[in-house]
Amino acid sequence: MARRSGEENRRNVLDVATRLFYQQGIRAVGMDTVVKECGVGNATIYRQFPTKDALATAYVQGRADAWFERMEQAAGEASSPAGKLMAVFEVLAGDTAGPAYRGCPMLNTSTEFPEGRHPAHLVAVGHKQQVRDWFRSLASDAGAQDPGQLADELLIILNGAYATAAVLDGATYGRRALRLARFLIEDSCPGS
Amino acid sequence: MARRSGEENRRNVLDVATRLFYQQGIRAVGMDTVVKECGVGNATIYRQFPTKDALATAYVQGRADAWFERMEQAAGEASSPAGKLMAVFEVLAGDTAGPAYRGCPMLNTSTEFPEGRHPAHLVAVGHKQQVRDWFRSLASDAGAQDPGQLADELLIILNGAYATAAVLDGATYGRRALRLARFLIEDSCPGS
DNA sequence: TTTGTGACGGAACGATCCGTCTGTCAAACT
DNA sequence: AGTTTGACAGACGGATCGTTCCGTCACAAA
Repeated sequence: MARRSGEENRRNVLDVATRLFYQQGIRAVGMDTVVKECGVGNATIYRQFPTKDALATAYVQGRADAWFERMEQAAGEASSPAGKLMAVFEVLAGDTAGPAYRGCPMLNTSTEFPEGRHPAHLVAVGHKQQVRDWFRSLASDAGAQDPGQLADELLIILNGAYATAAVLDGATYGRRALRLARFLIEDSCPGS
Repeated sequence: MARRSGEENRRNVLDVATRLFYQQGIRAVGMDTVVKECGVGNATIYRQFPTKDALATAYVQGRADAWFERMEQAAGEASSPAGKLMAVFEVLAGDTAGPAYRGCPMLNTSTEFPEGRHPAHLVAVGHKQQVRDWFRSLASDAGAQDPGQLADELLIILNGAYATAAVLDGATYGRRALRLARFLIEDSCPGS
């Protein structure tokens, strides 16, 4: 049997867990399933992630990082600050329209682990705070009269689109959120 | 030991389960905990609810019914259709500000049971569809140019407020959502 | 080639899950 | 009063949970 490096194993396990946790929910997936799907022994998994909580936390952290990476890249292609804000909702509309869309991983995790001290919960909460802060910074750059208020409103629309798209038709609510965000940004940012 | 009627038992069990399921999550609460908290034997519970899924489904159904009951009452006290829509978000703002607020039970359930065929999931999805339809009906009465669009937007804000308030500061985002809803309703409804 | 190190797969653990079964006792009816 | 009924509390069962343990084997150093 070919030996894999620790880094390769960690990546493989996290990839498999990410797919399973996102599609079925963290609590619904047992470690046995992760082990079987990885095609390795469970000791290999527990060496990389000492507990299931640690694996779950790494999963959310990975999704949170990926979110910012994709969104900041999309925002980077826009010229104006207002355009950067809108770019976020364009990406969102694309995501929610996909057939495998199952909601926002961070929101899902925070409801699967409501306890405030749980590390995965803290990662999810921290992520949403970062999103809000990023929005406020962009809103400020865009010349919004009240950047904090616009950021809060956009965060509500973002989470609302993620949540609603998971329950009802994803494509519809992604588009609606994009339109709504555009409207709010244009309304509260003089000029562009 | 005093004997209780079946109806009393059912009510008691559902009340206890509602409190536990809402505060800790359905999957996080075992039947043993419900049994202990009810102060009855588990056979008493299983007579009223044949499976945990059935109890969970009854829980969501109860929350969904309670939602419409409270919201329709609040809407009934408003004079105009636009005022009825706003009344919904006033109640929402009050709910999210409470210390025991843990998110929307229907959204939470749909993420705890993502499988589309699960009865509790279906109840949650059905509830959100009903909310949307109700919003559209009120938006139509209020003279909105595009009632379906306004209903979708209000549903996004509703769910967004519920979700965001569960993760960040509840009072803040309840107020923001109320302000945002008011703005949208007034914007898309000529006159009132 | 031999030796030593440590990552490996998989069996096995105790705890807890949901649901069933059993023996008991209160109430209703004759 | 005697009998039947059925709701009750709690013991119990198989299954699955997350986790630990152990014998094995691939690889690097000598």
